[in-house]
Amino acid sequence: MNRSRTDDLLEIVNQKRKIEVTKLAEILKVSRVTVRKDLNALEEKGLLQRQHGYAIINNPDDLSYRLAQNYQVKLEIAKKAAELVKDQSIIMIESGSTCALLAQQLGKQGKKVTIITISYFIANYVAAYENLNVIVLGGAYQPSSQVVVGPLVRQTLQEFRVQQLFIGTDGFDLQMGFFGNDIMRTETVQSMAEKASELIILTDSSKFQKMGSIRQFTLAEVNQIYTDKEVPPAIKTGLESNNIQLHLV
Amino acid sequence: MNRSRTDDLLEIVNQKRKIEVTKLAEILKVSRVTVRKDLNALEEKGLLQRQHGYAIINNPDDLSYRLAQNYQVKLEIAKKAAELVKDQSIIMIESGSTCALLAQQLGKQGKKVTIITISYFIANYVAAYENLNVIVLGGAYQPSSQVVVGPLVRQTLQEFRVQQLFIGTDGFDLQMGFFGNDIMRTETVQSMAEKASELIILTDSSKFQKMGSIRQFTLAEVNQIYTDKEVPPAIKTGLESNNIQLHLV
DNA sequence: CATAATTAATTTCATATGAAACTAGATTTT
DNA sequence: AAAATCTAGTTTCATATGAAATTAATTATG
Repeated sequence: MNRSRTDDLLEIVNQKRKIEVTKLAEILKVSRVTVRKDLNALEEKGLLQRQHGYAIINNPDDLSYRLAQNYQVKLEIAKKAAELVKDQSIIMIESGSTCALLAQQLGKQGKKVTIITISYFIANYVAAYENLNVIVLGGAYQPSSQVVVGPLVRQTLQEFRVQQLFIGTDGFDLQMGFFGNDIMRTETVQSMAEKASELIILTDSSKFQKMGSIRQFTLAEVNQIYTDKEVPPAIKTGLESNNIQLHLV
Repeated sequence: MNRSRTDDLLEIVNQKRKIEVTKLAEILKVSRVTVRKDLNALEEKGLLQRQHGYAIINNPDDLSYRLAQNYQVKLEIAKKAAELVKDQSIIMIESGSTCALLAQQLGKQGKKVTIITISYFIANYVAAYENLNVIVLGGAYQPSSQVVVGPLVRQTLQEFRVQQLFIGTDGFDLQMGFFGNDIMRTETVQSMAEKASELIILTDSSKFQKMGSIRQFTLAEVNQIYTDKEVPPAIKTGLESNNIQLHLV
């Protein structure tokens, strides 16, 4: 977790949206060649894009963009949550960026897992891992989020019943619980939850400070939460008093 | 139609797999700046990739690669076939590269069409067109072809019934009919055909000279074919004597 | 028909790029 | 502890790149 130069790099690029390689080299006090190498590695991971002379962030309504925000924290959360998934199991994963990293971790760890998801981003993200088997549910395609939603998803879900469902969230309120920002997607995740015994939320702690527009789940519906240590203490106790198992990385 | 420099460019790159921009400029007898502009346009269309100093073809087991083969012919076929699709209709499209171009044409023409498909490639390919509504069926995800296949697809299909199904093909034999090269995909397309009144094949004529390994459809099952003028006359009469409507571009 | 306005390609130029050789520090081997 | 290997970063260099200005060719317009 010790902050690497690459982390700084990503943060600067995210903040500036577009910045010259030369300027980055000045700020970080390394040669341009080194910056270029770092940038190429980050581009490889899909965390930013290159242009002749520049580094630019991904399109903000792209999933890769969200992936680049708090990347290290999300990665740690995903690693921790991956421990929960047994070899040879079948799990459901929703569409969040941390969920994508969870899937990737499972792939890297070589566990044989079947992932049922609504996200084509995730399906592609882990395409390289032979040990993962991905089933994508059917439905209306939302290109911006690369997710399928709507009544057809519910119908496709009929056939399934799993132990664990991993989801992300967009906002939180101690009284009302967790929130989403897209009606279709929120509704779809709720349908998924009906088919899973255990609901596990993966989210960086920033979401606990945000509101959302559509209620996703009440606290009573959530079983476990994986997040980072920055959760406000009041929220922490609130969650725990609702019998939610809290894992902090 | 009249052969443009861009067509030559694409053909050379496809043939050489990887070639220097400088060399391309020499061959085509234009400046390097011009070649670069052309290459950038082709990259934009997904027909090739750029590297510092080079143009390289797409990964051959990628759908974008197939798209780049006989691109102009496929485009003409797609344009012609698009005339068949009525505004406000619901159609099924399989996963071939010409099918992707058909979807794109419908998008460009501004027709309000709902496309039911098994191809995530197509779903993304036409993401920009607001007039198109894409429903992707659910199933096991094949990352190489970016398609869903298997029993779940069949189950998802239960809900649908459409007039037209557009498909591509991998091979042909006058006695046996059309062939595919992937069992899962071929089987899945057959399931789709059960839900459509009319089966329309879009393919460049080269496929008529190829064999395939799994029978896809008999001639009796096919209603219309859109292809180019290079179909061998014997095959042409053979098709027509089977009551198949043949459209040549 | 002439002139203006687009469009297509070229030349020029300052800067970015990847490759390779090099250097200093850290880590492993003996 | 000395030598060998590995790693991260730098310097150097020949070439590629995008931007802008220029020229040539085509199409529109009065």
